[in-house]
Amino acid sequence: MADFDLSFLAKPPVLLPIARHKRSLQYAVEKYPVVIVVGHTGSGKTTQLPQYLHEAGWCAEGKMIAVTQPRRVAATTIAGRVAAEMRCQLGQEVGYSIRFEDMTSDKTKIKFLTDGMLLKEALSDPLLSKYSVIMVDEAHERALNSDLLLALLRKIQKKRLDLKMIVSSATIEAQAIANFFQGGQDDQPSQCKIVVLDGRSYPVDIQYLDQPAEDYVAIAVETAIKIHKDEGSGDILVFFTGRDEIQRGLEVLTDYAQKILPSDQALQPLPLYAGLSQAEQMYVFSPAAEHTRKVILSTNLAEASVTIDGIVYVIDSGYVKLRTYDPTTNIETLRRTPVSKASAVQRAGRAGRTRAGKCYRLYPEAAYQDLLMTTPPEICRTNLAPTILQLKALGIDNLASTQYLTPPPAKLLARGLEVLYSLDALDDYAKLTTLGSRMAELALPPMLGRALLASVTDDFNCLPEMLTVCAMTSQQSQEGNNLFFSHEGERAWEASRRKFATEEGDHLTYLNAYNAFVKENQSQRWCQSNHLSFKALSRAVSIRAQLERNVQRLGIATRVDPRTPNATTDRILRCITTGYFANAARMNPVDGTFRSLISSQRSTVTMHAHPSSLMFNRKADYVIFSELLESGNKIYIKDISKVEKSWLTQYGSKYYQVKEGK
DNA sequence: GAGCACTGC
Repeated sequence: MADFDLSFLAKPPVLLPIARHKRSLQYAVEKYPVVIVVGHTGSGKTTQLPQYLHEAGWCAEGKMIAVTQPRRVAATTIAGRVAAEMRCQLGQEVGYSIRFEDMTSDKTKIKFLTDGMLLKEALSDPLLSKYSVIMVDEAHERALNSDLLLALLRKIQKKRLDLKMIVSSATIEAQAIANFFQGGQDDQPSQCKIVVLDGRSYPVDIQYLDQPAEDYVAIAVETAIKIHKDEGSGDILVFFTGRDEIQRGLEVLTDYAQKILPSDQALQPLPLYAGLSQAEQMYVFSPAAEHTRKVILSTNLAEASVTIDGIVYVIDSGYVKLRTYDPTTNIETLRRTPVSKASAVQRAGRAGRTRAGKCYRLYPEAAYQDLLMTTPPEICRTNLAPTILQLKALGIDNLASTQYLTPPPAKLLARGLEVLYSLDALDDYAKLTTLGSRMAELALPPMLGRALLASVTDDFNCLPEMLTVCAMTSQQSQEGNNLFFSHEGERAWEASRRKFATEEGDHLTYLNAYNAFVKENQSQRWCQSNHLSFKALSRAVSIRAQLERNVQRLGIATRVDPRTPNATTDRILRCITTGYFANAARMNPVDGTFRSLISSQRSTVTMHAHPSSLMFNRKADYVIFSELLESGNKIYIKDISKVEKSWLTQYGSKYYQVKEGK
């Protein structure tokens, strides 16, 4: 007993509600190919069920149990908990596997991993033959990768009758998932069993506004103050849509908190969003000082990704920022959108985890009735080019006939196919080309993958440089989106950015910054004094190493010509253009805005250089860019480099014929 | 003059 500190466990496993269902769950998995488990957070399904299956003998004969999660943190922390409960060292019988980190061994029986990771494993082991049971957790969130995994597993199960599947879902999606696996074969013996676990949550009293809120940030702040004055103890969680709203609310509440008399209970406002550093996020989880109430202002992060103890009051703005891809214009938008009923319920539930709570919805009850039942699944609002490539590489060729939980809109599929065709990843019959199958191995967006593969050819011969450009372009910093940033104001970072800036634009500037970082032995202090994100650069180092391994495995890497060890900027830019020719624009010299070169967009869309780009206040003629996004009624392009017009038609001949040659 | 949340042997 003394060997392991189990004090952090909320409850001894035998007392969890799921313990009563142990036998019936073991029986259901024995009898049915698919078991759908419905249970709230705190039911213990994710930690206990794999152990029940282990006990029931599902790890015999060298087979493993896989448990997938949509997020990496969940995979690692849950694995740690289960290892502690089973009293083994993490990485032995219980392990996890996420990108850049494999904590498994040949002893591993229960493996936690991300959905994306299991999809990648299927590339080399198409029937996932290592596993006897695969549990897909949090399927109701309808994340892209879990939807794809369900579609793949449904196919695999037809060939592997011994494979057992467990899908964990909230009530709202359970029946849809059951129908999906039943596949309309109602006359067949039942394939699917739904097991409902009683949750351990407390009632939440829900209150609405009489009128729609004009400024919900102001009302949320008022409500929080009112709770603090009138209601009993317990922390407050406020749902806003982004950093701006959070900072605005924080200011007012901080002002108020400073005026509270020392004799009264103190109030501690805290922000929570992904853009904050790890250290800044930790404040939210540490208990408040004595005689102090925490009020946490959060984005959607606190809805599913993160659980905070001690919340008794929830204030819900009723909105979320949702990313949506428009296949006609090729633009990604980030738009403030009303939440779904499922989200509103989930948010309210955050108040009832430790005792009965209250939820204040900052909209009228009639508005709640008008909300969509669920948020549209990601597969219906995302750029499908990477997905199609991935599925084709997995041998799922006829995408129209493949059954999805929700089929993606035809326009999204058509657009994705068109992009892949223009990149030579697909042939005239929409079959994967050799190039395409190599692109699928790379863990890069198709356009970047195409450019990276071009770098090994004699024409460009710039693999080392392109590995860096691709790693830098594909990495997304957790501290916000910028490689360059500073707390000392814009002038400070603008000055240091100039040190690395190149005439040609963002991509080669990234290359310079990366090379300098490596030359300085990846020093964190050096990053600080140069206003560079250490996190972003470190992540790029990991990605670059992985990309290099992937390219080596493909066996196509060329030797660097010793006479010209460093590629010319001309060659690198041309190489980038082989992937990004479709994302081309021309600057209007009068006002510095950009117009798309695609005929369908040319007359309608005015684009602006994103303020994070070097091209924000520089002159150019023709450019290519990595990202096109709409935000606040303006269309921005990001990661911009200058190119020659002739390169576009040279490397994108197929594309410009298709689009313009009618 | 700006960044919802995630993710890849």
